[in-house]
Amino acid sequence: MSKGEQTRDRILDRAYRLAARDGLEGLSLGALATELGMSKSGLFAHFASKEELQVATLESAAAHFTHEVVKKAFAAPRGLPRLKALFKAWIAWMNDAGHPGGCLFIAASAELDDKKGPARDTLVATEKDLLAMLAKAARLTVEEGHFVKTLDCDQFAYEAHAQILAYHHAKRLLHDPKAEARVKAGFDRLVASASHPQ
Amino acid sequence: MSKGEQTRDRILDRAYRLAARDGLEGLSLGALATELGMSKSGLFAHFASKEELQVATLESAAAHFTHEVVKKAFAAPRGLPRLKALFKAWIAWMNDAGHPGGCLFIAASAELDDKKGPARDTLVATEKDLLAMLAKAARLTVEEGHFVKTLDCDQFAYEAHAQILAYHHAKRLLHDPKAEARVKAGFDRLVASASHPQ
DNA sequence: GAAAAAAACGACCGGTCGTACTCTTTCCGC
DNA sequence: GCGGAAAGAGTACGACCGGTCGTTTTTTTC
Repeated sequence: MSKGEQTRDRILDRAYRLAARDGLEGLSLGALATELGMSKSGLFAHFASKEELQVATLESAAAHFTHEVVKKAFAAPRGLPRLKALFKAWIAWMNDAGHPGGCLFIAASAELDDKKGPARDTLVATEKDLLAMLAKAARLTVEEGHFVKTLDCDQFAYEAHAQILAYHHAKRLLHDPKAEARVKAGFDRLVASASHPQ
Repeated sequence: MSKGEQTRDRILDRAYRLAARDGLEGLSLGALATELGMSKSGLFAHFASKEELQVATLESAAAHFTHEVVKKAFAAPRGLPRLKALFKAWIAWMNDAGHPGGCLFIAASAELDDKKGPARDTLVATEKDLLAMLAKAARLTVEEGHFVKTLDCDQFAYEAHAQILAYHHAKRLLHDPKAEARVKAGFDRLVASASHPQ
């Protein structure tokens, strides 16, 4: 890996943390450069525009998420075990001290929902992929016989994601000490209702 | 109502819409003044600082929500009818064309979760009140005999709120045409599991 | 209707933003 | 180890930011 690529990765890593805290718009080139110990112009040489930096940050974060959460969960056997592993890894990822600003995607979702442009497009594509992945995992669980055959897998994915959103809210904004217990109870309830007919 | 109070209300109304779209930080005094057809300094005379404007905007929005959603729902008889009315009014409020930028509280939740200061404090207090109100409504539903006695009302409130968050995400970011059907299904599932033992 | 008070104005402050240049240093294949 | 390429520094820019100022206009009060 060349020096430039190294630097670019270093920038994106920092950019992720800064953007998760201050938002993609609040991410300033000057502040980012200072944190990295380099000049604003030196940093800027790696990206054509701030918008491109935002897109690259989102893509880099998505790649990390896939690598650290999805791939690890896919080591578990398909069906309910994998689904549970996925959920557990996801929660762990959100609790990770390496992501002190919380989940960038959730922050960006609220920030970009009224905007236009490539950053929003990238985010939407990422989130749709995520929900599709969840729905697929649910479908495999149905096929394994752990969930009822009549399950609406897209609805399951939607509601599993709802649990993630609520956990983020309870933990990061409200600092609710029971947040983790709540999200586990919510997920268990979701799994239970998908496991039994009606 | 004096002229000043009228103007202040007009400002807060616009500020709400602008902040829901661009965030509380993205709300700029200049842009707000231009939209209102007044000078920046004339606008600023009503508030000691931008931070105070943010707090006032949040408080004003909370008052509107209480008036338009909570009070209307409380016209329904206590118990399940009121809970359903509350949820319906809430969804209607989020769909309201008067709030084109989506829910300010959800946007602010993601924006302020890592910050400090009175704006965050105000938001946290508002959200806690909201969850407490939901939990109380659930408790009344238990007392009316519509929900099982063993129901964890705080957990119910948490999950009802999760549905709201997921709806906002699906509708505003993903533009999912099935968003409304999903949130209704999710809420029905929640009500069903609170209605039957186990 | 005049005096007092409130409201709104326009100009301006220092600072930061994203971005565009040029110039210097560092890297790396030959 | 040299020379071109890549990486980064330095500087400057125009625009906009939140905020302050003294002044002017409008509203309220007596």
